[in-house]
Amino acid sequence: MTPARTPQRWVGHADLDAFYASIEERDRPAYRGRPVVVGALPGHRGVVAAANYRARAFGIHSAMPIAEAYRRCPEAVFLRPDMAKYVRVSREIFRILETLTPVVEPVSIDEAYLDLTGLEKLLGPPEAIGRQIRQRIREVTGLCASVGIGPNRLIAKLGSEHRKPDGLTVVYPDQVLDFLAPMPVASLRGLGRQTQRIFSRLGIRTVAQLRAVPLRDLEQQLGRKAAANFHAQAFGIASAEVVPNRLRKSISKETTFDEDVREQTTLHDVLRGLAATVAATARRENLSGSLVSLKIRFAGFETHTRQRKIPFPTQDERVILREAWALFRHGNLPPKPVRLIGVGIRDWQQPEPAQEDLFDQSPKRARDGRLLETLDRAADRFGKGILQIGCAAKTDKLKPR
DNA sequence: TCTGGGGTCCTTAATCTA
DNA sequence: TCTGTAGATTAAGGACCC
Repeated sequence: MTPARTPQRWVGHADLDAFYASIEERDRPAYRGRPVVVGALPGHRGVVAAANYRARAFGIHSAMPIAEAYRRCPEAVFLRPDMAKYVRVSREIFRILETLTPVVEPVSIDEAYLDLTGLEKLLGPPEAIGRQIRQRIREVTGLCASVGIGPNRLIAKLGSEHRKPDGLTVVYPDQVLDFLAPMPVASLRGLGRQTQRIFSRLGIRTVAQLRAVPLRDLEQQLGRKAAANFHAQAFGIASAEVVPNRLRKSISKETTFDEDVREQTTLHDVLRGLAATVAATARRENLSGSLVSLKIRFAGFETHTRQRKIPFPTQDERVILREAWALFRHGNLPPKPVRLIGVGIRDWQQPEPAQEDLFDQSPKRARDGRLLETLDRAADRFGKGILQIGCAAKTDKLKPR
């Protein structure tokens, strides 16, 4: 009997180059050839969201404080982001990607994974597929994308980063180890400043060096989970699964004040606005959260979060505001001026029933939050209309309001 | 230099429950 | 009924990503 052969998996990763800055350059010919920085405006608190390659030549990069970017290049064009426009362009790009494969997983506004498995028969070898992706995006939007193609997500992502901007890299399975070997360990996914510090203490700079370290030794330094993760990555082992339509896990909104705020009325007013935005997003996406969280940052970047489980999931700004304010007032926070305030919801469940007050809200029930049992009990007490809600909730068939 | 905003995932500790 | 314990849940914070 011939052993069953699984087809070669091909994952693509497409990444638009300096997305926000490139769109502004495209739309305003006067900016072409000039350093363009999108983010906060000089003189305000904030960082760089995107910088074109002309600006990067001055050492400006994303997440850099705007004051530092200005110091490095005062003659650059500084712009506030126009998110509505970027979203429109992003939609166009995703439509293009979906004409090539139905399995497209958005990572962010300007980045996506694509399952390209089995497309060779239709579109040719991986190199040809990559060329088509870039060509179509350029024809339709006038923007440059970098594309990486490999046997899994990790290699595809590192491939798109490999030749930027405007590059294409295809890595075949038998090339994976050589492709990774000379890369700095910082290229691996999820390896940030803290982990890098540990690696440099151990004298590990490249992926090849990491590969030579026994897993056991890594575990002692990083813990089991992280060690296994980076060890696997060093050998090019990663998931090849591309998941379209991932459900988001939280909705939040936060804001940083230009100057730290002490007045409770101001904080409450701002919180009301943030809660309203979160609630509006939740309603638009038919999501109701049963966990409300508050984020507070004080001077000196001292950040605290507080969260609270509520007995019924909500998408109502009044409930979100009430809970967030209670967390602020009774969350044992230091009485200092506030730099940033934010609010969010998560833990999706079926929406809050209109007859909230009909339900058992004893402290115990509130604490363990067994919604379904509560719904069933309410059904017993209040008849058929609510009975249907209870049953539907149980089988996940209740349409969110 | 002085650090946004919107997310995800992980770890740890405390608390609850069977 | 009390006690000890393991596992689940909740809460807070940190690291990381784009």
